[in-house]
Amino acid sequence: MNGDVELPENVALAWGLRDRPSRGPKRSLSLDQVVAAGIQIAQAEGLTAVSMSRVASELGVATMSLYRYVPTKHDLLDLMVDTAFGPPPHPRGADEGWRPALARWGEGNVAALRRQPWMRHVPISGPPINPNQVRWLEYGLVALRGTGLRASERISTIMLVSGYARSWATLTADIVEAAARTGQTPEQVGLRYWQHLAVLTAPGPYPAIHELLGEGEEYDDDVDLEWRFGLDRILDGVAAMIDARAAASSQ
Amino acid sequence: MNGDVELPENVALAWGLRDRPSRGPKRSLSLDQVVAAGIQIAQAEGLTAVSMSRVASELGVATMSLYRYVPTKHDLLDLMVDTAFGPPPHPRGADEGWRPALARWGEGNVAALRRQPWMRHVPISGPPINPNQVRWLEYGLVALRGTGLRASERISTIMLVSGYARSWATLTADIVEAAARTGQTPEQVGLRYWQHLAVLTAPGPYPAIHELLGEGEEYDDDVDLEWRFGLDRILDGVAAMIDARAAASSQ
DNA sequence: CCTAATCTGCGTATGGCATACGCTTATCTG
DNA sequence: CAGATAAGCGTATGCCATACGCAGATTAGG
Repeated sequence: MNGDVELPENVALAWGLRDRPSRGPKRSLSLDQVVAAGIQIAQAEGLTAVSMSRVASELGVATMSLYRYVPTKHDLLDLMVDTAFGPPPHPRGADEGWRPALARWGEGNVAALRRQPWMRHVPISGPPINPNQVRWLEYGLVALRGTGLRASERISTIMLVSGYARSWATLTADIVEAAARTGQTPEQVGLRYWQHLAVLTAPGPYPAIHELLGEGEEYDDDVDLEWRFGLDRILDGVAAMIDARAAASSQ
Repeated sequence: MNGDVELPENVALAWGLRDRPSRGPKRSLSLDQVVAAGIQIAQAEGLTAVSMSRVASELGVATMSLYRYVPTKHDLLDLMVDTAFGPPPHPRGADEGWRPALARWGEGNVAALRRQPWMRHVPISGPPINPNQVRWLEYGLVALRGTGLRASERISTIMLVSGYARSWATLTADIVEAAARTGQTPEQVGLRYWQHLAVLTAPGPYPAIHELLGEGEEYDDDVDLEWRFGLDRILDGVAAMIDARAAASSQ
């Protein structure tokens, strides 16, 4: 019943569905070791330090040996992301509403990206198909159970939250990294940005930006408050739809 | 008054603020020509085809000559994105509400990314600072004028919409590209995904995913409807806050 | 008008990178 | 024990960004 759909090589690999051959020498490594070595390098020295030869030397094998474990470097990166993301936070509790559950799910996304910032540089290769990604999907859907949202709407809502988490984590991590590079604090980097914007827009017709800069409120920003702001807007919007549906169907 | 803030080299470059030296030979190219050549290659053959030597040969110059125009390849990519994104759609009209204006602004983001899909592969290098990026920022802020939102809230709202536009455009473009690569239609690629998901989750505890697959509603999806769904949730959430503020202050 | 300063284009070289190919050797099946 | 198969990996190919420095063009200042 399952057999009539062929899984792509990289997917089968991620799910551990490759049947081991019985002939030939034993492998001296496991796929997990290769993936772990990649993650360790990425975490310690950044994604740019992850090359096939670097991973191989970390494991004490020759570069080309890795290709017995992984079809391409990109597949390795996908596996690294799936492993480093890890499993989602615990699922919606029995008496937990959809909203706190989905909020926790979103926070979990941000937390994972903050723990392993290199992941934001691995380009998304498609819809979630690897084991942990699917677990995240499952828990996200669990959070939206019983809300009256249709299938495609539940998917869209999850995409909305995870996309926001990713873009927000990316922006803040970029600032932290720029600060580290230039020996400044992240606050200084933020301040610089507004100063540059002020200089550049001074001669031109940018009334709304000048208004913004004039309010002088943008420096004392707590980043977590900003994250919550966007998340709460999304959740408010979803809540409005769920409530409207519930009202319409009970009437 | 402006002079006490030094602009980084790449920013000055993007804004055309480099004072031309008077000594030395005339340049045979302009920065715009270099950027245009890069865009043309990216559009025709994808971002991976854009190398310094490829751009140079397109222009009939030697590779190293480009470095007289651009400090690094990454700066070139940033300039390419800023130029290819182009200016934002026309700003909020005098009698236009914030909501349609912000919706148009979001649609404009998606439209730009769909016109030049290679842009999604250029990693975001920081907050928007290049000329067109700043124009987009300005118009986004104009859309939110008079809503009662604070400065940091206006920024967060704009980030929310542009982040969503980017992640949505990325996902759909990935599917279109995967389809082109395998000679399938995008619909077939989507169908395959759900089939793979069904096979992989069949043995495991994925009740919410099975529920989703069981609804059988996910195949006939109109992508633009899905985009609108997420956008409307965001806008509803923002509207809720704006209305609550207005009610509180008029009371 | 000349000389010194300065800039342009670019040839060359360095030190990477992913990965195709094919060989040797270890291991298992029948 | 023979044949099949797979593992590890040496070698080679064809990319890549970019550091460095030189030759020739152009101009400013005397």
